[in-house]
Amino acid sequence: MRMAEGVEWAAHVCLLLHWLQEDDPTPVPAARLAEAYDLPPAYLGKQVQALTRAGITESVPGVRGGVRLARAAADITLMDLVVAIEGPDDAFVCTEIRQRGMNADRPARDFLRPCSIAHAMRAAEVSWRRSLAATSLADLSDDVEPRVRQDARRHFTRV
Amino acid sequence: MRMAEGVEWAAHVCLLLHWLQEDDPTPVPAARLAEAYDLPPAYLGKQVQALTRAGITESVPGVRGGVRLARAAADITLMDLVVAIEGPDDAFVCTEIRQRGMNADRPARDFLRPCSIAHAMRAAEVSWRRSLAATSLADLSDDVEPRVRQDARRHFTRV
DNA sequence: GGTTCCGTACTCGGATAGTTGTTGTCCGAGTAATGAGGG
DNA sequence: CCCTCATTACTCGGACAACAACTATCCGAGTACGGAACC
Repeated sequence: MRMAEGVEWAAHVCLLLHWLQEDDPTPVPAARLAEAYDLPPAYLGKQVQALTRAGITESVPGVRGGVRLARAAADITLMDLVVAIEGPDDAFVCTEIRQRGMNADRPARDFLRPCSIAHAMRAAEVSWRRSLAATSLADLSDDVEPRVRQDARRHFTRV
Repeated sequence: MRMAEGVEWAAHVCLLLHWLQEDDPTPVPAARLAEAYDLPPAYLGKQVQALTRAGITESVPGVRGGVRLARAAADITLMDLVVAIEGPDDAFVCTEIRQRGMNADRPARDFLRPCSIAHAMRAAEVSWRRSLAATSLADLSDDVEPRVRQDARRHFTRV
């Protein structure tokens, strides 16, 4: 059970977009973002497409086009990013094996209540999701050294 | 990011072993466990091997051999099962892309503090792990209808 | 009758293919800037 | 000098391979039981 690497990329890229937009709302090409963190340009573009489909970013076509955050950094949570890249499905999926094999002939009446294992797994995932939903891009940005943010802006305005 | 199906199998199988051992400590062959829930016998055997390596179950070779829980059900948590099957690694792995690309020439001094994204992801996973570690097999067993438990025992003593 | 030994059947264990999902790449559709030409 | 328009370069977007991990299976090593032979 390993999370897709695109989640990490999306998070860093969205943070970077947030920094760049604090004083310049012009969109940034995905290829430029990839170059900033030495990532495969085409593949990062695919991830950015997923972010756009999820409404986290909005893409501007054309010669001076690119991508930018669709809403304020305080309104974008890590949960949003994970759902955009990984999809909304839970990690643990209950296949109801308790109703198979020796219990195949048992009436469905005995399985009205959800599987206790699935219930516990779901509770744990809800805890995980709550933690992610409580962390916004703005929160993350506050924990990054100001020098790094400033130099990132400088890097993009310079070129 | 989908969890391996073996986790579900391991949980159900361990619960079943717990029920069977409440009045009979003789080991149960893995093939019998697979038949109980209509699972692929060979593949379930592989998962049981992982449980044994993790010290959750102990296997008895020989003609009347099989597998049984290595310790009390109250001392086996869902976290133990997940670690045994999926491995101990976190789902999110930080590859430190913040130090690459435009920040490649930055002194390591600026990256002493952990990446804020990785930090938030880790906090969420810790929350998930705590929830799993707080749930033991005994807790799960209490939420299963007594009829199901009793019939499971009956199914195995009858054959 | 008790004991020893051997054969056997059954168990786990690791090594071996098949399939799905993630990673990585490429080329085409669409759009806005840009320059030239005309009014 | 200003407006119109065609060209052009650049962007995103979805379709196309390569790789890894999970899923599934098989056969071999090891062990305890069971019976037969022997004392």
